[in-house]
Amino acid sequence: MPGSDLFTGTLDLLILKAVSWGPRHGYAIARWIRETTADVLVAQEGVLYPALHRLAKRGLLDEEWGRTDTGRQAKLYALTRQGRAQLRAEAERWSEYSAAVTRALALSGF
Amino acid sequence: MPGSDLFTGTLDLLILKAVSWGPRHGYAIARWIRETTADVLVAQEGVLYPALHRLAKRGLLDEEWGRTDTGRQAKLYALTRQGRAQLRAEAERWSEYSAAVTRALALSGF
DNA sequence: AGGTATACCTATGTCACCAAGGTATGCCAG
DNA sequence: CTGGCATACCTTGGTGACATAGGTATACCT
Repeated sequence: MPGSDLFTGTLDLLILKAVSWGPRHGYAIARWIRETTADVLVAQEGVLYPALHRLAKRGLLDEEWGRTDTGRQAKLYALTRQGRAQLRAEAERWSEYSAAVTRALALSGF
Repeated sequence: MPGSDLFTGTLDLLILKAVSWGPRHGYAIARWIRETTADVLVAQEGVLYPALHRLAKRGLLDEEWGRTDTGRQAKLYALTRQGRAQLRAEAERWSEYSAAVTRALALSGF
């Protein structure tokens, strides 16, 4: 089922944004996305972790084992310089893109 | 290459919108999308035609051979009642979705 | 002791997308 | 009248993100 997507492509963007204030681990990134979008967007774990590895492999995130605030082991992801540049570029693209779609949909219609 | 996507999912929506004023053929739909979004979104033909068939198979579009204004043969696509309902629903979802992403990205950031 | 929340992971299947082809018609310029 | 361009349709093959559905382990709280 196509189901509840309409999601594709923005996951990377939101992940990059989530770590733009400092290193975070995957589970916290998922929580951040869910919370800041009021459950409109939910990153399934089966989608999130592969995405993190993908971004790390592309050099946009640094991956490192560490500890959470509560002392649990967790893999921390940090924005690289390249990742920050990518975030800026993709955010810009999102802005153009979403404005274009919204404009098209707003046309006085049917 | 991931290339210039950030597109996925909204194509169906824009197609439905494109025919919301009356029947149109594929080529004209592609032109409409490109023009109303000022080239921000371009529906490749290799993506557009399968999408049209998909929507027709789902009962959201009616497919019928006819003629263009200039007298050329073309396959005309018309919104079904179900298609119109889908358009409303997806437009609503887009609105929520894009607002959520934009809000998240606007957070005072880094 | 058991349940829940945290925290990570992979495997499989589906499906939209991209690139790159191909066919045919009509029009206009040279 | 012929060559090119715009119109108009199509398919095939590969890639890759996503959904689903599992799995492991630790910590905390009751």
